Amino acid sequence: MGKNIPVPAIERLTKLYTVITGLKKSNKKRISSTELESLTGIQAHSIRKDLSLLASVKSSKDGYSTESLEELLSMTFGFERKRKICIAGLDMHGMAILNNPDSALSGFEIAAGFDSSINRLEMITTKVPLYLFYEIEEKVRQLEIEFAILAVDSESAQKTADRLAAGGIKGILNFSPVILEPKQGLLIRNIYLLEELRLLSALLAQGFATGNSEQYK
Amino acid sequence: MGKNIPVPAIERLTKLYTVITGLKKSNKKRISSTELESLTGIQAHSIRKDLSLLASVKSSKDGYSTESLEELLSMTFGFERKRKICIAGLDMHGMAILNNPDSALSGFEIAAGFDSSINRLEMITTKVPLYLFYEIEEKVRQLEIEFAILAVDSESAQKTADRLAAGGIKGILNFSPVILEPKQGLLIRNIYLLEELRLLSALLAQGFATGNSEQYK
DNA sequence: TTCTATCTGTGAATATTTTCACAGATAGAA
DNA sequence: TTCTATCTGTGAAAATATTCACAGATAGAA
Repeated sequence: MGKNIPVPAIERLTKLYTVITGLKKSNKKRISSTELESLTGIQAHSIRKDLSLLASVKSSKDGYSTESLEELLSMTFGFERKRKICIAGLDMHGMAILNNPDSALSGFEIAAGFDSSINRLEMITTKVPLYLFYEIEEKVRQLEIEFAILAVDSESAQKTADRLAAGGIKGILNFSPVILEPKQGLLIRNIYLLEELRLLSALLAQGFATGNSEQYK
Repeated sequence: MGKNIPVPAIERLTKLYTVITGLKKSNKKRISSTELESLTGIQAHSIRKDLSLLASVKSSKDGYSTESLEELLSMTFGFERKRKICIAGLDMHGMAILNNPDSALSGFEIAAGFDSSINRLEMITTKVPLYLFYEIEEKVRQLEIEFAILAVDSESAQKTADRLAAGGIKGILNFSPVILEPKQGLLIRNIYLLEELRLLSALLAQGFATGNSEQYK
């Protein structure tokens, strides 16, 4: 309890949080590490070990309380605080994200959308305030936006990321078909469709055919 | 050389492959491990170590030949063989992927699209053959589709994944807002927007603010 | 040809992560 | 209250992965 948590454990615990919020909605009150294993593919003893890194987990003969687990994870990782995000690039992909119901992004608030084309911005109907790319730095700073979802073409990806960074953004989820250059003080996750497909190919070629997503992720 | 390659190394090498194909297009002939580090965030000695796991890397005083690296990785991971994929769920997100130019998915061929609504299918103009969900199992088997991109709502995600699996699919990239249950013999990557955002939050809360994407990915 | 500067390639050392296995805790039954 | 069955919690052991550090290889200069 209270130790510092290794990154792989953070990833697993975040996944657990997601699964547990789902369970809570379907009114499941308690759950054991074994049940969680079958839902997530994370092995039961890993789950117990990971949870032991957190402060004061409560459990009993029939496992953990979904409610208190959710709360504990939420506290540990700051999920209870709503964070502002923005979407940079409003083509089909960006729009699909912008059009998500609020509930799909619970815990986050889309505080701005950006695109390079004023024509496109004028065509969009949304409650989210929209701006042009050149305003990124100013607006990110002004609105205190913490994370960005980047969904632009390969040509503008790095430049747009630089603008976001200049505005003081803390993290970028990059869906553009480019691997962004790393930058000190900026969390980057490249989610690159073609590369994800290649990774599947590579794993297959190397003989990983398990169903356990944690064994290769 | 010839050893078996650990999963984290496969991930890094796949990323390298992506970066190197980009370099080759911009006509860069040779590249050093240090340059690759600054492009990918993967440390130079890790790159060298990873490459040493592959058969016969050729290098010299000015680094590696982009061409031969690309070829080597391509051979090792089977990127030279074109694989068939399908898209299940053709709402905005699925359509954004369907509308990608072929070049954006080089090495893969979209061999089918699926949706639950016949009306929606009739509205779509594309060269890709489209079918209803109930045909998934049959078509996946018949067309020998290897991977699926799943982009449906949370209600149908698990059921649709089961259909894909029944057809003998080998891997699923799941963009639906649900964590799919693991299954023996099936590679699953859950790419869940909300969870990716949460992971950024969690990493931030735990004090990871490096720019090096590999240090937390 | 020899010297030099600059890379790579890789065993060995370290560090990290996962797995194990069992003591301890809990709740229900008798 | 005591017994029992069933979980969790966690040090210690084992397995993996990363980092280091330097020998070896290469190519250009003199």
